[in-house]
Amino acid sequence: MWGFTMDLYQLKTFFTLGKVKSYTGTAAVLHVTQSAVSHAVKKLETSVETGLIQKKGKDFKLTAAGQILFRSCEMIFTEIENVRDTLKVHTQNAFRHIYLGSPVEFGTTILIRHIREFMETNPLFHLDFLFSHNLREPLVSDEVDFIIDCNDHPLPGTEKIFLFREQYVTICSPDYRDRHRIAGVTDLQRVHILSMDTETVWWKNFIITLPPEMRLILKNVIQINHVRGIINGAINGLGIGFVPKYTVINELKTGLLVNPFPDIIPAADHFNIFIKRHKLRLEKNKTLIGFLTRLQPVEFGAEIMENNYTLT
Amino acid sequence: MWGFTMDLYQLKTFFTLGKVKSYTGTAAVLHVTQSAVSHAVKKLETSVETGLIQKKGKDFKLTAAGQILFRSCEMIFTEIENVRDTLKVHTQNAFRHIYLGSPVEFGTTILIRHIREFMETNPLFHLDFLFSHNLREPLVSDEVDFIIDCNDHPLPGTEKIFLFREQYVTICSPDYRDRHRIAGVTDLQRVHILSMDTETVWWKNFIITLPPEMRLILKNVIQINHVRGIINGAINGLGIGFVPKYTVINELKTGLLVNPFPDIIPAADHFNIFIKRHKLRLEKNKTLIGFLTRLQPVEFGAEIMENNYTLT
DNA sequence: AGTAAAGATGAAATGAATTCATGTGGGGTT
DNA sequence: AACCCCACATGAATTCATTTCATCTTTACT
Repeated sequence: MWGFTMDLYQLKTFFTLGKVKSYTGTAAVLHVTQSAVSHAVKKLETSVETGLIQKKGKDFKLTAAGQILFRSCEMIFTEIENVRDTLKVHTQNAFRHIYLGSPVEFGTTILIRHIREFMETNPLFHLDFLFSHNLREPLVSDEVDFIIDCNDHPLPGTEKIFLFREQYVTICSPDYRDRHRIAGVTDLQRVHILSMDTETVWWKNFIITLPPEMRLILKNVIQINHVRGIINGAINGLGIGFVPKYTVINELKTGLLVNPFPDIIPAADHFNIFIKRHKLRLEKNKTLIGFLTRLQPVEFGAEIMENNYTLT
Repeated sequence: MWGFTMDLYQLKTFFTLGKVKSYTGTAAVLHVTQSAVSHAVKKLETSVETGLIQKKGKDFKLTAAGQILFRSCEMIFTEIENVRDTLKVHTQNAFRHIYLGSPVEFGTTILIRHIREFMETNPLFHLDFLFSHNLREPLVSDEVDFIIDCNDHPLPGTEKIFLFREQYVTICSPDYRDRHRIAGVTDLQRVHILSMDTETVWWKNFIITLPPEMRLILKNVIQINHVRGIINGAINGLGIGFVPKYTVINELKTGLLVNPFPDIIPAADHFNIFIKRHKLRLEKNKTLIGFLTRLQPVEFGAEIMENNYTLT
């Protein structure tokens, strides 16, 4: 009788199965038995008259048909989420709930500062924040609605929306610079380097701007897994750090920190929004992303990005 | 347990109810009892915690919330139709079925002539045609997938895609012109006019090109409800007709018909596609519309559109 | 006012999805 | 290689939801 449509519960189980890639796992997610999942998927396969799942031994795959259906599920369920959301807002002034991911330092300072305007003009939005250094996983697992990040995430079906450029800067205390007589980049080899990692991938935007023969290997690396830790480390004369400029604007202004290599301008990173394409259709996301793209934080403004502070 | 989703059967009943605007009617369409429809809608209203339907006495309306949900239903069921279609094509080389509406004369000559190329390059498409003078009703009732028409259809949620310009021309047999000594448009008042309607709305594109003082009222109108009838009427010396130029290209070339007012170029009409916006997402429609917009039929080509035939 | 048509409602019946209990098979371990 | 463990498949029974049936209420039209 209902042959011209599909069973949404079957679709939902198939959809989560496609994400979880495990029958028992989806059963747990949907609060049903593993048997129910198995039955539902089988029925769905019968109704569309084609196999959707390919399992040889350990690994779980969707067939070509399965992937087509999966993508449609994304559309369908985001649309459903959108209606429920819209109806809730429309009928009972409910909150639109957004879960937003961003890097720790950016989120805890810049984002949290500027998001206030959005929350005041959009009182019906409820924002939650996930500040983390690992943002890809929350993005792919749909834990968050979208993320802001300066790392790239070239994932299929994921949109990248440019927000602003981020300038890096080398920092140390003026006392440290004078005491170690730091004049050129070669001096980096005989001082302490503060970095998020021991391999100094963190310093790459600095290193790639040097001519090839000067791409010295940094030694004496002190690993500090938090930008604020690096900044305070530098202030306290632990060594030379490399941090986003917006994080130390005040310290550079007050002279608490100096840039020991003012004539070297490191490559800029880009802050982008990363969002699964189908989630762009959600009204709430459109609204917030619209606000974010229009945002021009003074911390990333022209006068700060163009020249370096060279206080002594 | 399934609280975060919706029941598709309930949605389907609500959706068709929104179209049919009658419980008993919907019941008939879905082959269930009226009671089932009533129960289903009520359950849906409970689950979204808001009224969807407003009925005072005779007339049936959707509430604001109902309209929101209705629009989402269009999206959702279009997407479902699209997947089923795509899966069918993908797994069993099934036909993509399109039902296309167009005006009788255009469809039976131009369209049917040029669509052949499409059907040969897209063997997996199955096209059905509805040639009719009343195309709006089949469009709004979803009887057809989309229509091609030179009449305007300013319906909400309906997209208009330009195809090509259509030139009109006045026609009569050379004998008729000579016998009645037709020299200028004022002569129209003393001869027989062939028109689709008695009010000569059909002639409007001719009349509006005349200067105001010359907008004579046409008398002696012979009503013929088919373009081919008008053409053959003109050929047989019944009077002067006003028809799309593409319908009489051959007759004008062979001299069977002449244009009695070669210096008057009537306003052109526009052939457009009219399609409900959500249906633009269907792959099959995208494909066919892509073909149609790329089409440049010789019948509407530059050399035919620019100058009139003035054969004697 | 009376009647017909359309929708609402509650209890029973029908039917489909979930569960329970159990079977099968691949992978890793010793 | 034999074993066990984990993940999935399967069939019958149960449970739950939706449909139906019978009936009542409402509205419009004569």
